[in-house]
Amino acid sequence: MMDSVLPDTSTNAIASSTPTSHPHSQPSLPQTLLVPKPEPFWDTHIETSDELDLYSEFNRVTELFHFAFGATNVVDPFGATNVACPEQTPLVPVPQELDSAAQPDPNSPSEDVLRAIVPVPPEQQDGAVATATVPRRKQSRQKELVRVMDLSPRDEAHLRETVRRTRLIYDSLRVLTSVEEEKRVASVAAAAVAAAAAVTTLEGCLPVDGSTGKLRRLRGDLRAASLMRERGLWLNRDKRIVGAIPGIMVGDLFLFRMELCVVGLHGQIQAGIDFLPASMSSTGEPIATSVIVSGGYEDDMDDGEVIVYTGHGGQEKNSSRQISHQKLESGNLALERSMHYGVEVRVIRGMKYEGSAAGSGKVYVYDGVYRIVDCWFDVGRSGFGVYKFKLWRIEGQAKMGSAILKEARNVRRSELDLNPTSADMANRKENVAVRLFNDFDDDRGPLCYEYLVRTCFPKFVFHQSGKATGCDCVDGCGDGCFCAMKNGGEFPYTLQGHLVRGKPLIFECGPFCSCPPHCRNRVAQKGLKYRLEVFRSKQTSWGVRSLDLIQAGSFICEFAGVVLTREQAQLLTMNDIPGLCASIVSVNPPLDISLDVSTMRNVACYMSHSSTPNVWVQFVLHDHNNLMFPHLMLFAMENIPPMRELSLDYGVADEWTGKLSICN
DNA sequence: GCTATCTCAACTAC
DNA sequence: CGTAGTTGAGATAG
Repeated sequence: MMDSVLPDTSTNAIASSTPTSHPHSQPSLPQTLLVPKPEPFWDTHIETSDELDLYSEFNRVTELFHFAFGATNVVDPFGATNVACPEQTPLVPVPQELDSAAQPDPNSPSEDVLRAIVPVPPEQQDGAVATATVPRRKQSRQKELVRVMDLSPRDEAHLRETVRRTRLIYDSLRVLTSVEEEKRVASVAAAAVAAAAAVTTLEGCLPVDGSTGKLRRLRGDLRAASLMRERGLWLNRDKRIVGAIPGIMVGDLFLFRMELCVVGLHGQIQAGIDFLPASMSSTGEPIATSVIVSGGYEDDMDDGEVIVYTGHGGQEKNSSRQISHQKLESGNLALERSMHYGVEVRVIRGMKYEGSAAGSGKVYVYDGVYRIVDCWFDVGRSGFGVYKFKLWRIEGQAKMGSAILKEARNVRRSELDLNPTSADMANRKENVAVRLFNDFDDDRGPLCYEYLVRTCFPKFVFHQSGKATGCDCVDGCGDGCFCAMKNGGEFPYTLQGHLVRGKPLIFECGPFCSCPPHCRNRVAQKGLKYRLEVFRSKQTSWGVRSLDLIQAGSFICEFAGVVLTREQAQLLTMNDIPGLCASIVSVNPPLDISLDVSTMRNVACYMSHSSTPNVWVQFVLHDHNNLMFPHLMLFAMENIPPMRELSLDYGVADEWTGKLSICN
């Protein structure tokens, strides 16, 4: 289980949040136990109010994307496409001799390529207005085999955004489902206790474990996928793409197998070989498109660039034991035919990795395309015959994601032996060392600043709000507690400490609360937990990356500086001290403050700018109650693989809420 | 079209 | 902490 950021779409965030979230204006709510809902959450085809809530969340993400990624070329998840047109056809049927009739229509190349990525509902194709709330029928995979080539940079960027958005929606729905399930299970359990004497039977309407009688939670990964499938939000459904999937980069990281299906990287939910079945192929032969290498077969060999992949079949049900000979059929035959026609396959590696969200501890990494160079029948360790395929990685691709993951793991382990203070920018002030890494030149600049762990506010900030308010919880905070109410009746974080969705302002528990430090409503205040590294990058001078895998929704660090009042900031700006102005991050009205990072700073100000950032700015209060002076907390917008550069979009932050911008 | 079968998931309980 | 059992959903095949 874990989470994602569903940023709020309110443009005047602080102002709009004030009436409902300020402690003093909060209507008094009964502090009694929540009344459990009698109706099941997901077990009906009729949309319950909970489901509707979920859909509105989902809509909210869409709006965010319209907002954040430019209004012009955004596709509405409900089907209202408005897409860019590439100049030339990037779609080529493959292999030519297999399907020569499938030449793309030269008159509509753009629709063709984009429809391969973004499903277009039939009603829209007819020119009718798409009905936003009616789920479409599930769309099956199609048979046309294509390769996407020569995308213009503009299309590539657009399709990358489509993938990013799809993944954000997936992760959001996944987390919302698990949060809802968590609540439902808790409330039903409470109801069961309350109704123990009354012997109210709940059988038949709730998933209950047959053997133990305990409540089962629905799986968020599956639920998110099926919600999206019902609405035609899976990508690459109406073309079988051979080779790279547009918008997916080598090294992209997935935390659930189901997510691979949603983006179209691999269409099989469990099977390792994905292929166009013989019955759908123009030549009557199956063609493989992707494989997952998870080490599930005892005869696999994996050296990274070269893989010996075992075909499927012959295993005992629900076990990995070979109990019979494999046959050259379905996926096995597809790999053999792909070799024959020289069709490359995508390779996704599944590996156990620290920081995985799944109970299995696995992550999935896209490692690029491979060519099948050999195929033979062999006797495996079990004594039964297996098919083996030798795969070579095609040259000229970005470094393998799985290799980067392993390297990062090695660096982390070797770090333990090193003196942690040697190049710790933070001078042991953070929970973990912040490394400085520069193999480009001798610049050690970041070491020259005084390290500021958290933002310094003027003293009056702590006094102005008058009587401090907090919760009275003796143990961890629970539903309905005062601090939950301040956050609109729910906690902003999951039990695992991930942001559920972006909000205008988050109220964490603070010194005026009686709850203990392990309370679920204390996350960002606990500071850094990932091993960040400030490194020299040729393109952007300095950058920040992490040695650890960062899950979407995780807190990364504060954007720390010294807060100046508007008067102070203006004074400094008017005096025009060279170099100073560029290092002031101003938070304009309604916040009306500026952050000075010219003399004291933390790791955050080395993050580079991107219009497609992977880090999100979230306002958080924890050590005082002054709404005008929130902490700027940075959370991961997506799953960030180790060693990938972190980036922020200061411009978007400026638009969506706090008017965060750099003056220069 | 329907159903049965297959599957390098994911979770929970032991 | 491993593993065995359970549930699960999509695609394929008949």
